[in-house]
Amino acid sequence: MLHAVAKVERTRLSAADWEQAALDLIAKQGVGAVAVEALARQLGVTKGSFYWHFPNREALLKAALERWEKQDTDQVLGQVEPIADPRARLCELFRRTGREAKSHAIYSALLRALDHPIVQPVMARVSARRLDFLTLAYRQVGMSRSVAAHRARLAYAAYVGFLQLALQLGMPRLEHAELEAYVEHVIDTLIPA
Amino acid sequence: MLHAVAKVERTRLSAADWEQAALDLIAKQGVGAVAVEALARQLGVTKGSFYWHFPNREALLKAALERWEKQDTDQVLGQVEPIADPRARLCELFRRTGREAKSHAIYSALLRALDHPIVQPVMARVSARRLDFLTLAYRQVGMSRSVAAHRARLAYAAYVGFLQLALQLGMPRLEHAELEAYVEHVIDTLIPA
DNA sequence: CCGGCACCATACTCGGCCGTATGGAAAACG
DNA sequence: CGTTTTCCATACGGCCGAGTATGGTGCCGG
Repeated sequence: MLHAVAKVERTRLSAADWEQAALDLIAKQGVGAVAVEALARQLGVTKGSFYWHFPNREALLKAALERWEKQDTDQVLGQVEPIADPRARLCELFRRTGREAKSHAIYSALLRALDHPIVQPVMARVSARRLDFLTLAYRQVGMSRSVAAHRARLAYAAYVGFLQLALQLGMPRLEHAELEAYVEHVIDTLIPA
Repeated sequence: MLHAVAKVERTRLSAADWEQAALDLIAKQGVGAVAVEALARQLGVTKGSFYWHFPNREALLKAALERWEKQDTDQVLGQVEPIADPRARLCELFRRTGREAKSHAIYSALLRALDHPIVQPVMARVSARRLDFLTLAYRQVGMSRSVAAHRARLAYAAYVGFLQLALQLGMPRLEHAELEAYVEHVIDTLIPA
């Protein structure tokens, strides 16, 4: 009963199907778990299929991460970017990440694979974009250039650490009420009144 | 020129030597890189030596982590615990971690292996202790129980995220001056005036 | 209806790393 | 000084996962 996850829809596969399956696996079991034969079983096919679409395992990883980077860039940040007031924009960003923490599983998994030569540059770009986003918002609420940069770093580090502790460790079982209270505390602390 | 790191001191080895070598390797290349044959090469011996001291690879990991947990518990926190004033204690803790960030390489590596069944309980204990330490200090500066708990969580998450970004990613090349300015900003933000 | 292309199965090889078996050298010991 | 214990080398068996080779099946244009 371990296999046959989605053996319905027995149509032919495309490269995109493999990439998406790889991303799903990354979210659940990390980058190291992306094995060709395991993916093939999950998709109801064999390795023979894989090596028609991709030359090797690294090519799949590269393609999957490219796909993720695209659909992630305008995912989280794009949702809150239209908010004009920078303070409200930050608040909304924090609340969303707290509420939909589980959807950051891929980001968290990639964070734990920063030593991988393929993952590293992708995460460097994504992190830089998010840091820039935060820095801009903090500047718009009146902070100086250096203070805004530091506060953005702090907020981003808190986000990264929160993901690690909440998703990997159980983070002393925080229920919804407790979590929301925590998020509000973060907002009070990291967003100037 | 990749091997023969410390082939001097050609005396017999003890289990402790293997544990220490494992910790060094964890710090540099992560938990996944702890392979017995690789360690043997680094120590200038062969596998035959290893399997005399340990029954298998997991036993080494377990012993190494026990050793680390012991020498870590009274390492960072023990140094600043005697400081009576809670505010000064927190400041000193933050400054030390910022200054000696590189010595947290093992902690950072273990953080990236939280899925490993042997690593997980160790990190759960260590994290709980550190969180308790922070929570107590925040309570002593006058915070309520819940606020102190939340602030401790935030500070600890910021610490965890900082390690990931600074050690794994290059964290946009922060030099000493920039880093100290960042630490001071963190102190101003996370420690109540 | 047929040749060709897209997609997939099957059956291998190969290298890496774990663990085992066994013999040898070096120290410790009586 | 011989024996026992401790530590290590060498050699081997086996698993697992990547990658290759090759043949098979459905679909599609002509």
